[in-house]
Amino acid sequence: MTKQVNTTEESTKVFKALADPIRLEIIRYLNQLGHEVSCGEVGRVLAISKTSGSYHFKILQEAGLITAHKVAREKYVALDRSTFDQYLTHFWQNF
Amino acid sequence: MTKQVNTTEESTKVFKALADPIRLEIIRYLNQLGHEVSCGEVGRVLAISKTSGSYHFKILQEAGLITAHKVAREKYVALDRSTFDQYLTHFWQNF
DNA sequence: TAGATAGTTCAAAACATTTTGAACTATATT
DNA sequence: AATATAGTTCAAAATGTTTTGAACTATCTA
Repeated sequence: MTKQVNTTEESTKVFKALADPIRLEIIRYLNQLGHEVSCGEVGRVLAISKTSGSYHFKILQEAGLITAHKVAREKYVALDRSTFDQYLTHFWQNF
Repeated sequence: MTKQVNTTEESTKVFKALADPIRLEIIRYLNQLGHEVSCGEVGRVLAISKTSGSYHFKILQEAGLITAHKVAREKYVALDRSTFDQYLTHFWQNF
């Protein structure tokens, strides 16, 4: 056990990150795949410009909803399910 | 069983409603109380202007996060926990 | 080395949300 | 009837978010 409750500020950041159709589609795609992919692949599949993609991945990352690591030129992203658990699945427990 | 999955549009509406510190504080207060209260009381407790309160309650209501009914002059609101269950607690099931 | 590919950064433009105050409806109190 | 209270609506102002294109860094390929 590491934490008691989510502050309003933290929760706001997570819900803001979830409050956009493009980001929900990114999450949907990462969830379907079930493994990490490059930002480029996600962008091609969902037809997002690379600048816009870069912006959305940053928002998701700063909210802790995805993890990312760079391999040479490419950035690989995957869902961080523990954050979804903390803020969504266990919403009432941590609220 | 009434529904299979949440569309991106519906989910966006719910997460937008949750993505604001004032609205999260309203939800927090309604959750603590555990019973319905008038908008006026919530506004006084959280020190929100009545116009701003009216706006935020509308957003919460349109997202289905609260139920409301009028009794004479006053509007009573309470959390609609089934919506929280559908979009948060059972996020992955309905996604 | 030159050109291509993956992604980031920046500032401006476009767009969306929130706050404010005034005017309003409806109900309650004196 | 006059005044007060609870809440809504409207338009303008203030803020905040997202998109866009150009310029950039770093890595890869020929």
